[in-house]
Amino acid sequence: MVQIQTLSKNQKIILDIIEKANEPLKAYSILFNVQKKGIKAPLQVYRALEKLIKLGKIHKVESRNAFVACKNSNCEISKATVFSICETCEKVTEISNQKLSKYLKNFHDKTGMTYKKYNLEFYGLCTTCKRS
Amino acid sequence: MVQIQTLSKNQKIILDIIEKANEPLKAYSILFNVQKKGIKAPLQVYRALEKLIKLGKIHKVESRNAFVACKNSNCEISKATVFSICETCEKVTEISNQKLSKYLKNFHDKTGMTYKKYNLEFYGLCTTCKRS
DNA sequence: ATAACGTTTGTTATAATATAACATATTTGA
DNA sequence: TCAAATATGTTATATTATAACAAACGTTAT
Ligand SMILES: [Zn+2]
Ligand SMILES: [Zn+2]
Ligand SMILES: [Zn+2]
Ligand SMILES: [Zn+2]
Repeated sequence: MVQIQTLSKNQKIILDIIEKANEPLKAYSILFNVQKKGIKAPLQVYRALEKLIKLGKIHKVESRNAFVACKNSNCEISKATVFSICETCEKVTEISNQKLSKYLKNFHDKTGMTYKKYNLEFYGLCTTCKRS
Repeated sequence: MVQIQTLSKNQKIILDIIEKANEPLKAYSILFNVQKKGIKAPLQVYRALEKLIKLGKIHKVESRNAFVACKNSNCEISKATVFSICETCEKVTEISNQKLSKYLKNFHDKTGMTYKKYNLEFYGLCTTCKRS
């Protein structure tokens, strides 16, 4: 049975801001942006972020402590994320590559460990920054 | 020409601690451990960490804000790291897999972005935690 | 040797990121 | 309808990381 999840008020507000941004947002920058809407404390932001991550609506870009909306409809509920990050302009893009996903999903090493999730971040130069 | 890099006093102290630990260490736990050796301030720790990372002696486990010694001699100076992380006991292991490394190193997407580095973290259950 | 340069250190203060603890309210479902 | 789960509000605090400045050290080229 597929669970239809309705978002709470705070969750909606915060998802909305993240979706409208075209860059990863930091928690305290989100907080600043929602203070006019009555969300006053860091914890309110972090709680919403945690839930949104669980639902796969957003991802955390670990190396940047920032949050982006998931643009990838077949992204398995936050369990498998791949990002490309420009080290010059900090542009972040979620990569959706079937072959790569399949490769990583099936990866297992000799230790016998079972992998439920992964996060991959590529760092480099975007085409814009390459030109300048 | 291969550059022989001699570590400074603080860098040696901190690398030593990280190498002896069998788990990722957090910056402030390192700080606590080296206070008897005269390193008193966070910045002294963070500066040494930064240098050690650049030299490829240690890596940062991004999702844990923790630092581990590199166990992988053919790890290209901090440019390509793969970790397995047990979500139950937090055991972290650096994975050295030629095939995976080659695959990721050669990965490129349609955007034309050039990747200089990557970091991959697998999350799951280690064999010990699986049993209990 | 010594000046110039880059690197490292020491130090104080502060910024940025994240969680603990507790009280209350709201929603969900048997 | 009432218990359980989820969400909110609030204050305080913990954790992680950097800014800014001054001094010492190490290396290299005159
Ligand atoms: Zn996604
Ligand atoms: Zn760029
Ligand atoms: Zn390594
Ligand atoms: Zn484990």
